[in-house]
Amino acid sequence: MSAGGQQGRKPRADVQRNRAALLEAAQRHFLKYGVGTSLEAVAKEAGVGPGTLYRHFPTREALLAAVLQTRSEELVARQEEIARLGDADKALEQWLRALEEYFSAFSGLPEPLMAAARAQDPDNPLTLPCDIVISATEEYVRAAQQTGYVRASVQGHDLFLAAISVAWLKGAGAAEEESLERVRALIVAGYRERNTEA
Amino acid sequence: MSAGGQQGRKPRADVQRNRAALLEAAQRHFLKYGVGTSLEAVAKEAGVGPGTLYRHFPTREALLAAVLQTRSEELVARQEEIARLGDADKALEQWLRALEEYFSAFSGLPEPLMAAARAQDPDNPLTLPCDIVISATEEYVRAAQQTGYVRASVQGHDLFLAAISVAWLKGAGAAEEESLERVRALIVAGYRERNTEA
DNA sequence: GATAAAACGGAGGCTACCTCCGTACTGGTT
DNA sequence: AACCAGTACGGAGGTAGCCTCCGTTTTATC
Repeated sequence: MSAGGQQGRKPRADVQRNRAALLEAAQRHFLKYGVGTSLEAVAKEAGVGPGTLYRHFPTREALLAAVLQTRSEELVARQEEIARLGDADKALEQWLRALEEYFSAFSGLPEPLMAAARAQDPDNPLTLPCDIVISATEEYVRAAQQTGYVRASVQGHDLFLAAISVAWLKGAGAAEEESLERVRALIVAGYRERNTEA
Repeated sequence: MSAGGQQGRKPRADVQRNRAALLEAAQRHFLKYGVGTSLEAVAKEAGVGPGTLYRHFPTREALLAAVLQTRSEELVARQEEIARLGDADKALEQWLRALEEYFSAFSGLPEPLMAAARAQDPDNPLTLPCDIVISATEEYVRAAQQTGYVRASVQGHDLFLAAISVAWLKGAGAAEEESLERVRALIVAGYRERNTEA
């Protein structure tokens, strides 16, 4: 009993199998068809009935949050990498990139994330990851402001919004990469302090 | 026969009646429930069957484009108002505001607009309005660049993307007005030439 | 009025959502 | 090894929305 869990029963084998199969199928479908994909199709591909899917993940958001877990871990790994940069300006820029990639993991992801960020509903499993990345962004902004790279009027939350917007643009299949790059540059130019030629 | 039309038959009275009723009902529903509202509900409210709705407007986009017509006219009116400003910098800023309002007419409107802007499908009735506003934006940007207010690397299309993004944020119910205002300021600061203290 | 063209509308086939409950499986116990 | 209680399964089924097809009704014209 190395795992010092708090529930008495050991989790059943079929539960774990089904959960894993569901997560894998869901990831495939989210990648291929976006977050709006048919959950029935996911269940079928995982080889389970719809009832099983909904028992494991009562809402689409719950499934999404579970699938997103892996990506969240990647994001944390990136943070450590970014920390090694030292430069607060570069760090913020890198972080915004990382955020944008995270938000672009699946087409249509920004919508439910925004909904969660706004509603602050503790039952929504996407609320927590949202709050975490917003807080992290605030940290990066504060650090960059202290070194004078970022204007004082800029808030972390604003850059969170900016990043998720760009992710939305990307996912909306809207623009070519060149356009997106120019929009990103626009944002960077927007939050930077004017006398950054130092 | 003041109307010098080219078709022999006079348009039927019921056609005009139904079309008007559909447009009115659709506008109400789009305003209340966003662009994803149930078209069957719209038809029912207009007092017609689903078949009639789909004959008049074969796709959701067609209905949307027709309802949007009124707003487009408002936008044109704004353009004349803006032209009277004279100042290219102010004009661009005002234009971007007007654009954003236009894109925010209904919740969920940015998605189909983006889809149309990207696909350039001539069958999509939203493609034309999109192209028009993009062209107009390019004009404003060019004028502001000539007076030295806007950086040369900025393109009209980028600011179109920026405006539609902010509209998306707004429609996603995401942020309070204060946050949005800061994001707008970020964008303005982003496209402005640095030495704008002149 | 009569007539032919045009438009109507709702039934119906489809897909997806989500729930409920009889059945089957699993892990612990004897 | 067999049992048993608890747990999980899965699919049938009710709901909703999409869109189409075609028999019926309305309309403009003659």
